[in-house]
Amino acid sequence: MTKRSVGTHHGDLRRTILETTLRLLDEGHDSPSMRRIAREAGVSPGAAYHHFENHWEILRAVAAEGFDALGHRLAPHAALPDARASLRAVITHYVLFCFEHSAHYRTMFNPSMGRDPDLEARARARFTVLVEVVARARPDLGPARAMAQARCAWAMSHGAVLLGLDNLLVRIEGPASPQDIAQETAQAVVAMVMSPEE
Amino acid sequence: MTKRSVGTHHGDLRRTILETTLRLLDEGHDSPSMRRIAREAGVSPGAAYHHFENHWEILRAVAAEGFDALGHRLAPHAALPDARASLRAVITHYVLFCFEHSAHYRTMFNPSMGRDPDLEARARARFTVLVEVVARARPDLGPARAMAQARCAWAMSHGAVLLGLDNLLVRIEGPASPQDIAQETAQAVVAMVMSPEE
DNA sequence: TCGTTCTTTTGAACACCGTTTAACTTAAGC
DNA sequence: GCTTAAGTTAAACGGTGTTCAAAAGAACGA
Repeated sequence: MTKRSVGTHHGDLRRTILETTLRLLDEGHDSPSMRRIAREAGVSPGAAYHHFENHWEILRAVAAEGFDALGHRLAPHAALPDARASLRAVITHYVLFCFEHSAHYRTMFNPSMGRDPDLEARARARFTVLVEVVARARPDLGPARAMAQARCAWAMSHGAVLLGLDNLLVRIEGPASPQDIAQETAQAVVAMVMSPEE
Repeated sequence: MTKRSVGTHHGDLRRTILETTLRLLDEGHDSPSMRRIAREAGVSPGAAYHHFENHWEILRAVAAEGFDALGHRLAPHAALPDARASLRAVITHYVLFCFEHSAHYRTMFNPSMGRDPDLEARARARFTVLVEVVARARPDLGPARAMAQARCAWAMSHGAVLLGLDNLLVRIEGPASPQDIAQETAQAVVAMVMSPEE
């Protein structure tokens, strides 16, 4: 056989591990353990250490792919001709994406992961999209103010997602669907961004 | 001796464990382990199980005290005569409190803790304070709209704190102090709440 | 085809974790 | 002083992340 496979495992174990991890996340397990991932990939725990420095490097790599997926989800909405509608759509779909991939999202923002330039670059790229939409909706604002508004918009979206995922909104006020939260958040962001400076 | 102490441990072990946990949190360890808490309290791991059902019940109890401390911090600012200044002050000090007790704050919102009616009641009490300040700043709003605005204000504060604690704002845009974040967030919340309905 | 070499994988080990259990110690009440 | 109940301990179970010597496999030259 001309396969480039090595060891007893057939194929690219690094890729297999990443896909296994992603599958476990999508199945609801947040932060699946090293041993669990290896077991699920049909391989001994030690094998994974030939492809990743440690447990968190796996999760960092998966988190990076999460930022890419988020980018693909937001891109069409960031390109809408009407700036205000674009801002609303970006926030709405940001929130919806996070609810649809909750465990993956939690991984992307898990503070236990060490710093990773690659990961931070991707997060920054997503943030830049938001800054540009805000700047388009408020051409009167300077770059610093536009960034500040984008920062607050991100904080509000991030906070709404986490409060929603933790069911805190539900526990405190009764039922709230992802759609409700997405819509309310998007509306509030638009109101905030569009409100005149004091 | 007339002490009501029992076993080899002198005094109220339940109280000692809670204070030890709080100390570890304040020292920066987030989610300290059962064994670590017991070791630090000078007691065997099993002893703690006579006072708490499991690991999370300890953290839930400590989290509850965190909500109380947050309430004490916010109360004076929620009572300012000028509603707008009151709203700004409440948000500002919410954010500052969270940065000052970051590990404790993370514990309060740790999704791994199971549901706890007592804990949820305290969280709801803090949220009610915010709703009232918003309602005072916008007397023209109905209760439902005031609650929606408070929800968004909370989301924004919560999100800003978490992005700040995780250093994501710093990594993406350069230095940002807790004071900066608190001020920017408070300003944005006021702008959002005060912006006229569409 | 046989060795050699390099990579990949394994399995055992270490120290930690949450939790349970039986046994032991201590305090309180009669 | 004895009984009873509460508090505590030490050992154990299965789980975790991680390391490491040894084994297994692929690649390649002779």
